[in-house]
Amino acid sequence: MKAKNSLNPALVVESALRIVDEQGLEALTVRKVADEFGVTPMALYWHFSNKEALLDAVGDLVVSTVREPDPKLPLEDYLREAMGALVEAMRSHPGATPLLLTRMLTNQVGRDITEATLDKLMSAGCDAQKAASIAHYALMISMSLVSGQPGADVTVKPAEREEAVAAKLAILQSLPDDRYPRLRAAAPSFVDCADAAGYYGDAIDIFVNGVMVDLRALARS
Amino acid sequence: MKAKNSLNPALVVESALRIVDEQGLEALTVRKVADEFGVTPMALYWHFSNKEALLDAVGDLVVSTVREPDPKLPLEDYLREAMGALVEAMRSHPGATPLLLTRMLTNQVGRDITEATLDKLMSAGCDAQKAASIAHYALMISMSLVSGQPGADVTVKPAEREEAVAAKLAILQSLPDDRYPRLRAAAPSFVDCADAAGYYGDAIDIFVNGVMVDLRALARS
DNA sequence: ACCTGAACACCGTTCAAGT
DNA sequence: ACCTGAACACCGTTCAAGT
Repeated sequence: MKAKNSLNPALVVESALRIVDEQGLEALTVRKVADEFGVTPMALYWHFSNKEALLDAVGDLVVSTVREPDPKLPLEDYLREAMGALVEAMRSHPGATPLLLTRMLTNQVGRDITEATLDKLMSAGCDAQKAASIAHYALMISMSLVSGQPGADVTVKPAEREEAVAAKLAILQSLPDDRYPRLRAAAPSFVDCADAAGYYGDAIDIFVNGVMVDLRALARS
Repeated sequence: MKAKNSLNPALVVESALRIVDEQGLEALTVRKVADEFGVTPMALYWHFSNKEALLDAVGDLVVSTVREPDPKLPLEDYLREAMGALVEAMRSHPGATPLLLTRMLTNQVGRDITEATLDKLMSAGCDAQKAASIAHYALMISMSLVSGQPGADVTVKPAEREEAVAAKLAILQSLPDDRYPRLRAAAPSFVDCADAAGYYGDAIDIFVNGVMVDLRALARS
């Protein structure tokens, strides 16, 4: 009935990523992917040892779209570029963001970017531990910016976002103005991200500036 | 057979948090909590409308342990104290960390800390949007530091951590030394956190210093 | 008011069997 | 080599029923 070799692993991964994009990471199910190919859930287990392996492959697919910054850039610029490139790739697939954590140390592209980042930091005087910390901070911050972008909650399905945003705003606006005046004023910004470019740019600036302050202090001692 | 009123909601939440601490967030199951009280899963639905409500309550329990910094502290110190207090509370319950995101805007304690933080920032010249961004960054960074602390992966059950760490390290150490010298040197730090206090302190320093640079630039314009 | 019992629509995964 | 079918041990949740 069913043709053999109908299941191209690369297509399966693409399909899984599409589901993550459209319905969120939690909605990704082995059975759903199988349905997309008109196949039994167990068919996937021939190509992927388990669901985790499939998720890793989805993560690899996203990491492979990360633009690699020029390794010849000076540290400060390289850091900015690397974080920007990560954010850009993840914003195209916000639901897949958590999958990138492990990939930066196991995937080809991820490892190359990590190695270059470490090299810049250690050339600037960091020891291995400090360099690892800073590289790790940069990744975690990039990830959490995307995962936590106001109005783009990863745990909420794309379809239900507008209502969720409106509901949150209504709750905050109903707070007593004498006790929470600042929170009420800032409520729209907490609930939805009016200026996404600014949201990411400011955070990267703050982090990179902080790192540079840290490194200058290191150089003085 | 079973005594009535045997289910104290506060005790249920504590029990749920204990399960999260011992087995991780993903292992928390309505059925498991019910078993702890020798009760049918459905018994919990009388006290919590669904699992999400139970999780929110667990989040509230953790937020309630966050030490509230002195609101009279100057901005820079307040930021440090607030992030430190958040990190401290979350480190006691790493598995529950993701639950804090929503709680900082809905819970009493969370709202008070958020309001104080916003007030400091806006008094220092930020508009509402910038203040919201920075407060949000501070929370996201604190959360991601704990969630992503090397060697304390939240997605790995506490019991299986040692092996997981050793396995990761072995993989990184097997990389070609000519291509990934920095990564190999930094591998132990990526895989396990030798100096937790330094890991958190450095990140908070970097962020707070970055914020101060940003605010000084703002004041000049 | 508070809890049980049975059932439903899901999961990921095993294992043996088909082609 | 590649996929199916049936089954297992789980999920969260509904709904009616008990006390």
